Amino acid sequence: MADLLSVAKRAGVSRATAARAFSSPDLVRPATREKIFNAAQELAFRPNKVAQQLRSQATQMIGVMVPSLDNPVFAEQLQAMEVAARDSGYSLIVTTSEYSPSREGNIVEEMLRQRVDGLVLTVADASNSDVLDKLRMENIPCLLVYNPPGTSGFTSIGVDNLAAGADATRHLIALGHERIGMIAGPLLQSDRAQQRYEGYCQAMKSAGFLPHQLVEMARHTQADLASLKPALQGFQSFSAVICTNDLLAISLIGELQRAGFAVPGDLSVMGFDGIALGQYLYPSLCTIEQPRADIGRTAVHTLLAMIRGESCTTAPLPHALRKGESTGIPASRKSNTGTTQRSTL
Amino acid sequence: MADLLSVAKRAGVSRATAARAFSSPDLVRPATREKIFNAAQELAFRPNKVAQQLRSQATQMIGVMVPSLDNPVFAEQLQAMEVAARDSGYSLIVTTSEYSPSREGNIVEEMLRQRVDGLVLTVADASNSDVLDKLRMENIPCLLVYNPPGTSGFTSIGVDNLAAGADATRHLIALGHERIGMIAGPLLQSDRAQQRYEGYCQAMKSAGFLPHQLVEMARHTQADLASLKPALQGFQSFSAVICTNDLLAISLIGELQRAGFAVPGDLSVMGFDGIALGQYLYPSLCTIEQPRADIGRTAVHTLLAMIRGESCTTAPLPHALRKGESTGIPASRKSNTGTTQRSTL
DNA sequence: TTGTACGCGTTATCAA
DNA sequence: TTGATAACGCGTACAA
Repeated sequence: MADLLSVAKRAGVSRATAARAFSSPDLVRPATREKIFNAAQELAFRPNKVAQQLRSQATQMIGVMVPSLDNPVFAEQLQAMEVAARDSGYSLIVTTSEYSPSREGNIVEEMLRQRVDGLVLTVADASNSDVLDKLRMENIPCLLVYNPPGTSGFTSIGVDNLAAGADATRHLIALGHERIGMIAGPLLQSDRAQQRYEGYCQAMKSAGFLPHQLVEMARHTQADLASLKPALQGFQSFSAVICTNDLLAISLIGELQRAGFAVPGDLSVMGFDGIALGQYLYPSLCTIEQPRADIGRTAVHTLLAMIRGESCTTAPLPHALRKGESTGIPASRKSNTGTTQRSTL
Repeated sequence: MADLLSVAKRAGVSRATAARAFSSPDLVRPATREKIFNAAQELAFRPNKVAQQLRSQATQMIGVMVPSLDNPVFAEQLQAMEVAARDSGYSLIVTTSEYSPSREGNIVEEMLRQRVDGLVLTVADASNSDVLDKLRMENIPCLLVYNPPGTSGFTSIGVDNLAAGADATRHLIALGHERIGMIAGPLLQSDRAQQRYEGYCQAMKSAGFLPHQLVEMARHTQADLASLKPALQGFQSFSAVICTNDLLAISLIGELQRAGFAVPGDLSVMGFDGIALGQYLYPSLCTIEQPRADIGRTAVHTLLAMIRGESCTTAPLPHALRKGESTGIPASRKSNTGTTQRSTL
């Protein structure tokens, strides 16, 4: 591939002049400039970013690490990040951690070697993370997304998960529900799931109800009805549940319907995240919407500000209750006639 | 950040020796090596990939361009690509084109300047693409994903969309459907949607039925019932439809149910792609499953082979019919009693 | 086994 | 307005 030197030769100038023609066109006489551009054209010259990066000690690249792209929450955030970054002349190196600490470590190390100008990470647990401990020693611009801010010492972009969890709960309470449960992924939950649960507990107590133990599913994004059965039977059975993410909620609704339950007739189901698809289902998913695109954009803009050396303030982004057909008045409040047929479990 | 020279000084050796300790450890005496590693540790030395890339004329980076990460098909493919690339020591630069030719052009130019070792692209229409025309002149390893192979001259990873479209159609025919429609995104469809339609037409004709005109939706991934209403009414109304992607199908099912139609009772709906979520819905989505993860992995491995200079053969990857509850026997075949109440349109 | 020296493609400083 | 030169950090051919 043609380099600046060959362009310069062909144009009959020195390499320095050729370089100037691109970086500061006004510093070179128009006629000369023309010759250089022509030569560049003829040789199909393409500036070598790697050389520029080495020389300028800046890569214009952002390292991004998300848990998984199989979850639309992260994919939708990433989509917005890519557009925002490109608009500012930056590229994204994208990696997935699967929440694995060792992968997290390798990924970040790799990105540091690549000399990315900054990092945008979503870690499993920000308050207890090897990779963040390591990053604290470096002084590279670094930002968390979705992880609750505070304990980690890193600025974080996301919603107030505790308030959001409480809002979800209050929505159900306002509908008349009292026996409300919460469903999450496997044992080592993400830090944000914990906060959402905390918000649920607070809202329940404030309303004078007893918060229930978290019901844990075997998988992060797929509900299995068996684990939930006990909580759906008997006198004290739930009339509504909140899932810690939308995929869990959607799959739960599917399982329930397949088993003969009506949603929200027999059980109201709320999600959390607000992935786009939820609106198009029937029943549409009632959920707490995180502004995924806005989070992605804000993350990029905030990081770029940090890279420029500006001090940046960050407040939690607003979440919103997205009403949907998957929640309704509890059966006990309705006239007890005409309820849908429920299969025996 | 500490560089090799400072490590060398601290270890009391020349820079060349320090470099060798990392690149060819066996060429340096163990004791010396030890000193160098210790010095590196103390200085928190981190090899500079940018310098390595400039020196070696290879970046170990793959440029990836997909239309949008908001569609799980691409996100799921990308997830697999990232893992495969990392396993081989490569990083991914990820970009989104929104199917915009100008964006496609800018993105590819940018990646070429970054000197990525290869490209994995999904373009709007491979048989008529400026960016591919340009790429034909370069000689950088380049691979298409999802785009039909053949006309473009580039090797492409994906399923046989024509056969897949025919398989979907035959599945419905086997169920007893005769009035089968096909639904796609907006006018400038993707090349693969066209092939799927072609497969549909062939299968319909083979069975002695008349293929219908493609029904076009305003958006790529969201159905609007209004455009479809005419085809659902009257004597010749569809008993089944195939959507060119899963998001379209899922949103259509939601719209239908909300309008009082039963799926598959009143209308069988098939999707196309096989995104993970489809299985967890009720009714579960009947669809043609593309092996998204396998496609991603194969793309990476094939590209790496091309980068190594190996000649690689590529056959279409197998698609599969994923049966689901969203299709069933047409109403006309069933005893015409007890059908669900249909709202007037 | 280790050191010297050059080049990868740019940019920026300093002279001319 | 232009040119010579050094530097960014690394790898390696060649010499010692």
